Amino acid sequence: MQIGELARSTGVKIETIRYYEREQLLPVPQRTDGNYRLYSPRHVEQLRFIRYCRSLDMSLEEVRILIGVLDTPSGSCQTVNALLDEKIVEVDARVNELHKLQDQLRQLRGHCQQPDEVKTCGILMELNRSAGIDKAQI
Amino acid sequence: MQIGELARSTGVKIETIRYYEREQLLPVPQRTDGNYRLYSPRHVEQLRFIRYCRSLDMSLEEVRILIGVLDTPSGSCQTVNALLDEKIVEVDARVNELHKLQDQLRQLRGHCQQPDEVKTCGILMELNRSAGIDKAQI
DNA sequence: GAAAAGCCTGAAGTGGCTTCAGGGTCAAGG
DNA sequence: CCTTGACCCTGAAGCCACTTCAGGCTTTTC
Ligand SMILES: [Zn+2]
Ligand SMILES: [Zn+2]
Ligand SMILES: [Zn+2]
Ligand SMILES: [Zn+2]
Repeated sequence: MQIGELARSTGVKIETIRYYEREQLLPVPQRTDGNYRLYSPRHVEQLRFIRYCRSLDMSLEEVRILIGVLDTPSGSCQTVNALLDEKIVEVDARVNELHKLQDQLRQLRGHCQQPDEVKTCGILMELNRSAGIDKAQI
Repeated sequence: MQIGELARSTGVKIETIRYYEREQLLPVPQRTDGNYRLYSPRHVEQLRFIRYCRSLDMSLEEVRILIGVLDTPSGSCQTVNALLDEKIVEVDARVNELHKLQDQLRQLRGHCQQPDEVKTCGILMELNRSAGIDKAQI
């Protein structure tokens, strides 16, 4: 299986696959006489694993760690648990931030119902006012 | 006021301030004889404006647009409204994604209560299983 | 007069890719 | 046999919003 087919069958761009190889996330594949990469089912599996971890918001460094753990099957899975716990805390925090942001954005948007002149626009006035308040708080 | 004081009074790193100047988000300041930058209250205001917009998740390009709008006070504020509406949609979408992610992470974490061997860890088994399912779905 | 604190510049590094420039390889069609 | 087109290769640069680094100048303080 060459790179194009791997790309099609996983939905990962060819350049990304080559990038993962450079980053040592995918094992170096065999080559044909014409220097084309040749992938095995094991590569397909590992690539899917990487993408699934990425979809869970893990960094490539974290994925690298998980792959390392998988390669020592008799070790403990404590690293994995810690990594997930940390990730959960991170995501929760980010969600809280974004909820606040949603409130702020909607409130700000409410300051201008229909477009008016820049100099009297409630949004712009509010943006400047809020920047000033932040100043007072610091 | 020189750069260190501006940095302290706004909580923005010196390097970031210089970066904003290079990116033309802050007007070029005066210089002392010793070539030190000298800032006016107007700079303070604009820097705060930038940071407040950034805290609302706007890109520097969007901030640049807003600053441009502010500089033409007789124009319409339609750009501002459109920008905010788009931002609200973006943030809502991101929040929905993260909520799904929270569910997935917690469910995954539930697959390993106390650390065991890598080869029997429910989390790792689940990670591999889910990556495989994604495969079947594509 | 020397150390410390503050400032300067230009370049490179970060993450996770994407894009680009400039090629080589291989199967099918004329 | 040759050309077209699909496919593949490499190394380098670009993206964003900064941060870090290397190496040096200015000003203040003891
Ligand atoms: Zn308005
Ligand atoms: Zn208000
Ligand atoms: Zn486990
Ligand atoms: Zn499950």
